[in-house]
Amino acid sequence: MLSNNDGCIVARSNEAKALGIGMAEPFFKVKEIIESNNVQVFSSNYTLYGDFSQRVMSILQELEEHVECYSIDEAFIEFRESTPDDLEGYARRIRAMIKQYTGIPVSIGIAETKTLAKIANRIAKKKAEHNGVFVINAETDTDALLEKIEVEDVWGIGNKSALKLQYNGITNVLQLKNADDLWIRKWFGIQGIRTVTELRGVSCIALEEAPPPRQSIMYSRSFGERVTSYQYLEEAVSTFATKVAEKLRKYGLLAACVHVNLGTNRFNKLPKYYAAHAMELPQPDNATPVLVSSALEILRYIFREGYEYQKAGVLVTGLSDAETAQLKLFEQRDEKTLKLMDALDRINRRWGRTVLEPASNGITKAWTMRRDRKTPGYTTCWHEIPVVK
DNA sequence: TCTGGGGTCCTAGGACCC
DNA sequence: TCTGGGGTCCTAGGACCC
Repeated sequence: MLSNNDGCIVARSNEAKALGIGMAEPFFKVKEIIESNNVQVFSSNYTLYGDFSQRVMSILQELEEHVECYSIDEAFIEFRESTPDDLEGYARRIRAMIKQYTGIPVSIGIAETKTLAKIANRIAKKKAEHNGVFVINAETDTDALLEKIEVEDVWGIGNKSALKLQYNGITNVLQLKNADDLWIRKWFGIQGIRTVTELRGVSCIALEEAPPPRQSIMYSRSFGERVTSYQYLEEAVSTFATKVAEKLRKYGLLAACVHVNLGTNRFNKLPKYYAAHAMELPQPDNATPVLVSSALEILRYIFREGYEYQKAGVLVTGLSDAETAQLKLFEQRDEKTLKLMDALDRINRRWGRTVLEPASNGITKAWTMRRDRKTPGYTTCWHEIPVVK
């Protein structure tokens, strides 16, 4: 499966992995392998994945009380007083249920801490003999298990940390678990200490059942083709600001600050330019016209003639709850605009996301991203529902 | 020709205050 | 040769996650 704009490989079947197609590899670099082996390639379709994600998550939430929806395809469940006697059997029943209701195969790892559960899950997924479920408990020879896993496979240890660890002779997870606390603190910060402590079976990364309040909302895209004209850039930034405003209203939030960034391609040899600038709004807001006009004002300020632009983005920060927002003394949110935005959202929900949009978004959409091999929105779009003939 | 997007948290360093 | 201490706040950059 490909990233946005059909740029990079972001998910692979086991068969594709076996052909040597790497994670995050640019598509054009492995095109030959793909074509000569008849590998099926799909553009990403996050609306569809989001729909299936919700189906799976709601099954978990119906079964269990303490569920953290961690990402689009992962959840943590904490068994507190409800711990079933036969954990493994219970996990297998959950797995079968999800498969039956959604057709999605999942793997389940169980352990004392999140970090160890991620390791258990990895084993469940990788070793066919476990059939999708693996439990690390008091009877498990955990040390022998950890010794066989490399540090870079631990949740919280990325590229850089793995290199640093390996350089210091720590290559497997058992060594990491037994590493010196002070040394870890010094070189890997408190995140490092948390990871190591969790490996020792002491939980210190809490379950987050209610998602923490958001700090920022961003919409940014690479363009399907290079953009040189100010007009196209303006249309793109206006469209991104529109999306951000929609998201703010969807989550019932106001933004205090708008940021815009734009840049050229980092990889080619053409002249490079990157700029980002932020502006505080007169008062926290989520109305499309306010967001769009501020974003365009920033764009005018940072735009430079003569570059081939490759991407742009709009970011809002200083988010607050729209219901309880602090407005400046004597200031009120404009009733007319509130009603207008409400009508706009209802019409777009009913008739399609871009039925009504600001004129500044333009109609050419020359810059929109490539998605040449999109999976149909089987369950999310009326025109793309599977047809039985 | 072609190299993703959206987040979070932590840290270091600078500016500023008394 | 000399060069306070303690604190806050902000920002940029790094690292990580999926």
